[in-house]
Amino acid sequence: MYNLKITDHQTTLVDQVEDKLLDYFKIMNLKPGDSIPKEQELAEALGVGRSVLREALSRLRMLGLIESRTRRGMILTEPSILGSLKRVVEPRILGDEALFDLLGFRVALEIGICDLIFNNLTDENIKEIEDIVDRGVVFNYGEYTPVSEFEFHTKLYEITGNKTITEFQEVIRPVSVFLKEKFKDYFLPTNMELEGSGKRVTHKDLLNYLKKRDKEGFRQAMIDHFAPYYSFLSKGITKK
Amino acid sequence: MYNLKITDHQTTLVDQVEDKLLDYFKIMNLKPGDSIPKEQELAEALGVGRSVLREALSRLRMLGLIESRTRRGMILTEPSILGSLKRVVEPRILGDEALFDLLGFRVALEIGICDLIFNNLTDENIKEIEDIVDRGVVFNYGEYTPVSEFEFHTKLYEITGNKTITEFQEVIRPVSVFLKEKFKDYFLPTNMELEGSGKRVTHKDLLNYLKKRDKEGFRQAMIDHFAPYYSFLSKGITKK
DNA sequence: TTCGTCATATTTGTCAGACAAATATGAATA
DNA sequence: TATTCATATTTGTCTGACAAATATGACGAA
Repeated sequence: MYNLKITDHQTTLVDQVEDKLLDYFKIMNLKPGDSIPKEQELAEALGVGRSVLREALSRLRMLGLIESRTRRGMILTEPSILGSLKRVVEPRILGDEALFDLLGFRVALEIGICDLIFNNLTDENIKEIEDIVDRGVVFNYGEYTPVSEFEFHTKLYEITGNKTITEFQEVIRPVSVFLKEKFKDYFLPTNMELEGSGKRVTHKDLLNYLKKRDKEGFRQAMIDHFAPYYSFLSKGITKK
Repeated sequence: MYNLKITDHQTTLVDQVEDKLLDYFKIMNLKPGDSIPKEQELAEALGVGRSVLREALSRLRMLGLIESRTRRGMILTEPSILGSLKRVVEPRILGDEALFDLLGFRVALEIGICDLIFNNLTDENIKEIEDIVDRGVVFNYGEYTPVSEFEFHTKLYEITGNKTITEFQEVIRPVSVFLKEKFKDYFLPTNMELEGSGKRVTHKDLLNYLKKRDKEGFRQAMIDHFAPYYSFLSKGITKK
């Protein structure tokens, strides 16, 4: 008895309606601010019940693609790009592989923003970073407090002037925190292996390159700063 | 007459239920594969109608956080991290600022993966890239066909072995294509300003650095390769 | 006329009930 | 024991109803 279902990935009516709505927006070339037909019309046009339509609309509403107000109908809105990411980037639900990937993603991105940073860097930025570094209490072995750590890197992201990059930092922060906690043995400074130049790079070191406006020096320092993460990631993956 | 509504950002019942469900998953420390109560129980426990609960569940289903099958109940699943991004990264709906941010994001990430690439680079990888470069028809002024362009950069992402990074490339591809089309005047090679080393870096040049296993040379070449984009981004932003 | 006030109609948000489809469960049977 | 089958249960979908909010138009006053 062959049980080859066509509906392998059970495409439900709501899924189809969701797709059709997105297609409709594209075909009609709708822009944020444009209004879309009311629920009843959409449901009739798509030949589905209002509940199914509303489930699909609810999804788009969550993504920030549409907004609706009583009696005023629904309009398209420009979605927050990373808004939906916040919901799924939940370390306790994601598996190790996905978490490692996210950590690698973050490290790569942060190394990659060196050029953007130096394109926008102002004296005021440097002053702000100096304050953060000064305020940061340094623990033994050059370990920073989580708050200081976060402030420092957030400021780097902010200097890029790229909102999406800055938001991204907030989204993956839980991942970094979670992994550092879960594998804290590895991240004990005494246990960490140093690669690259072999020298431990601190926030203060990075700040000095910014002050000197030494882009390539800063870039290499960032790479060294993240060397322990690369080491951790290659270990973590091989361990698996 | 003061009209200060508390419900400024109209938090609907569905929104609240969505939050409560996510909290519930976290508090109960549920993992992918774990089953969750049936709809009726959840609705009663939360004190809402079944339709409201279903709208919230529908959202989580879209994110890939849960799956449900008739009579078998619902289970938590590990979501695709970037799945939801695909829906909102729609160039025709996003504004220019968001699109510029995404392009900058992409460029930064791609420059940042140099280390990951060299950590994983194999002889076979080099052979594959060589094939792609050879197949790529080169237009006038060193312009590649979109397909060749895409294949080359996709392969770089793949070499990192990081699924999330690779998926990301697919997600923002429409953005790059859209911006290049919309501002094609700018991207005409004759009009492009060359920064960095001032020399146009081709895929073939990049390939040579890979062959020589020259990481820093490759990195600098990537930066030069993307120099036109940085130039475009700073212009686009100031133009605004 | 022009402005403010108010009743009405309309649209989204929520609830309740019903049925269909799929399938886990347990009873009946070989 | 293994198979078959009826039943119950759970999700998917439809329909109708009402509440809340507010756009709209009618009405009256200046």
